[in-house]
Amino acid sequence: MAQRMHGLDESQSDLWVALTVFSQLFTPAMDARLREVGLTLFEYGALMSLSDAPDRALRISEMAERTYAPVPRLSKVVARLEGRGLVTRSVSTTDGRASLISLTASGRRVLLRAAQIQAAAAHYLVLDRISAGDAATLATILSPLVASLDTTGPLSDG
Amino acid sequence: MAQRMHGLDESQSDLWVALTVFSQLFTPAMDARLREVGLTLFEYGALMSLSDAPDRALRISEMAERTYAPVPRLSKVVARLEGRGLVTRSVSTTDGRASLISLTASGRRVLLRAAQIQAAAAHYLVLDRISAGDAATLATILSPLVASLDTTGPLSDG
DNA sequence: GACATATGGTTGTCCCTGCAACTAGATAAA
DNA sequence: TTTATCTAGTTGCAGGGACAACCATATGTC
Repeated sequence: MAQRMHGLDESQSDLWVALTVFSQLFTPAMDARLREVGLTLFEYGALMSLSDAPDRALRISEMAERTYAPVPRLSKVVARLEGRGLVTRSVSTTDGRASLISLTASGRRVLLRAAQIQAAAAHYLVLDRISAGDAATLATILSPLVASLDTTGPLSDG
Repeated sequence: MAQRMHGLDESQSDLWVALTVFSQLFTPAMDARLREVGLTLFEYGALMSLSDAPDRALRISEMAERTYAPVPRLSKVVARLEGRGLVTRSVSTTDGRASLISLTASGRRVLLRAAQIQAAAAHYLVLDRISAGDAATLATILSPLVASLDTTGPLSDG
């Protein structure tokens, strides 16, 4: 993907390549690191969404929103995590269809270890390689772009 | 993944979240756009590696390097692309084990359409949303980080 | 040349994901 | 209440990717 692309000048193309390659390598790199605690990056995010939740519990659909993933995926991930004893499920008192997912003590322990791995990786892969200013710049430029990727956006135009 | 993480201050954590979310959303977003021409982002990259190659042909292992993916994956992707008539395979004259993969005319046509979709997406998702200066900044900061993600790097330390 | 080793690719198995169809409980209308 | 519709979540199937084991050709050593 290095060849000049239609409608992009060289510097635009450079950026696009960087974003593409980064995106392709990031998840596998993190998955490899988190394998030590038996989690994927996505599972880590799912557990984190619970840990961050106001009352430490979320419904599947809420987890799906917060992890930017479709509900069926969360349904299966939660089933796996439940099978491993990292989360528990309780039927919502207000809605018999909904289930509330909570972290178990074991889940909290694993999450804690995973968070440490995450932080170490963040430093090793990125933060220790760029200046604090560049880090701030990067976050500032990147954050608003996330919204445009969130699949609700139109596919066609542009 | 919004909770404060160990060893990261708030701005560092913001960057990490932005990188993580961006990486998770980017590939699906591009895959969805490229579906129109029946390619995934990865297949697009694989075809592009051929198109970029000096003599317009590469061996599987070379494609693997250029797409940052393991050889078995390329082996299967090439098989699919070959089945769809987008590439052809010819045994290397110098090494009976190696095969040379080349784009077909049909492959070139599809790649051309895909490149247009790519460019449009690049504008719509990113380039039209940030200034030219920010784009250049982003590329400058991001590019060197790619090397650290390329899986040869150590998993443990950091 | 014969044997060991290294290299280029392929294949088999398992797991994960996407998508569509589906079940079950909730809400609305009549 | 009965029926229709909507919503929360689950499940089945098909396709792709990771990893390890494997086959076939090449190279190096004696």
